[in-house]
Amino acid sequence: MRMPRWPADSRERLATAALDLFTEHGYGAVTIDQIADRAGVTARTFFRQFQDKEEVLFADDDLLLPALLETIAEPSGPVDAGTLMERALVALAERMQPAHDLLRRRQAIIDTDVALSGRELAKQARWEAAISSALTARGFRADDASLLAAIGFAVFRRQLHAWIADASADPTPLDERIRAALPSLRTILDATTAR
Amino acid sequence: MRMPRWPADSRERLATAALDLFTEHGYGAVTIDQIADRAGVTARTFFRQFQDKEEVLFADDDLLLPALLETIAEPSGPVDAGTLMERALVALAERMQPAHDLLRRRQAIIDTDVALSGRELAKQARWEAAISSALTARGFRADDASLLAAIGFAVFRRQLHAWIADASADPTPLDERIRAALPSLRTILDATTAR
DNA sequence: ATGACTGATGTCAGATCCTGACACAAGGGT
DNA sequence: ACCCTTGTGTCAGGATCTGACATCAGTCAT
Repeated sequence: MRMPRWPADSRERLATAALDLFTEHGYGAVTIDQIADRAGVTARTFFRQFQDKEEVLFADDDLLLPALLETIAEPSGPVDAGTLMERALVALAERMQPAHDLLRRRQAIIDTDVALSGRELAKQARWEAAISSALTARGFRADDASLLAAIGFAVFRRQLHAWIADASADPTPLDERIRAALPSLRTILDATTAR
Repeated sequence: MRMPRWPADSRERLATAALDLFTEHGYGAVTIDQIADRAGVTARTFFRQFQDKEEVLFADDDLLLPALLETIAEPSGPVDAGTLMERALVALAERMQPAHDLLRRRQAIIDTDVALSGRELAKQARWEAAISSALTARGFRADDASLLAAIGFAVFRRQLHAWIADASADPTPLDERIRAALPSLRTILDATTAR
């Protein structure tokens, strides 16, 4: 075990400082130097922690993809598309659940900037691709798998945004929303795969 | 009628120069100055024509959204969701049809850069939103409309990518592909709206 | 015709983003 | 003690993008 002498949490301090400053002044009006100053480091350290200015808002998302892949790869008996999809989407939901406030603040910033919105969509596209290949691995035709994943993820995205936008004190949990939305998805899946 | 003394096509020359240079050296390796030089103008003119470096690849897409909105807004008798969706998606397809080669070259560049992929998704999200609000205007519940648009657009995106990737001399036209893919979409729509 | 106006461009300064190279300091392992 | 790793700072510099101002050729009203 290493015990670095630095506060060692510069990454978190940078992320916090960035979110605060973006919220207060707007994404475009905040410079890297300002973020670094508030975190007590230099701009160079910021760029060592985050690929670029945008990435500081999406860094947490990268933890979700490996988790998603693990969940999907978990050995289990043969499952149908609906079950696998539910497992994957609920896994995502549960990981996001604790961060509701943070996600709300983040989304408010993302919605103000086209490039940020694009970045968000690109990240989600990777999750979608992961689910798609998981379906393929389970024996679905690649064509069907990518279509099913696209539709399933469209449903997920809708519930996610609704959940994030819900400012009430005790919003319906995301995983619950996902599970509630799945029956209609399952209807779609059946209709599609039956052909 | 005004007849500006300049070639007056600096915008097109910039777009052509950019696409050529990106193809030849890669998006990241090309500077704005190089693009401007080849087009016979300065970098400042580039930024007056295009919001930023990325936008030069997506400028044509902006012509599609107004066209899409017009098509959707065209007065006509009452139509069901499937018909309206088909009309919108086929309208998009027909507009893209003549630019197959150009779109292919462009896509090859977009696929090399995450930010560009994000930008593409953001543009498509705007089209999707347009279709969604068109459905809402036709009397669908906002919730259903956005879901239907999401699913319909997922189908469109798949056909679009397949068509773009098709390098054969005489690829199946995009609008034909869309029409062929719609029956399964219609099945989905029926299953969803019937509830 | 002439002078004002418009529009596309050029020039220049400058802020900001981002990277590469090198130095330094502190802790761990040998 | 010595080296190695790690996280950071410093510095130089290229690239992106913007604001302010100048220029110059047509156009239009008088």
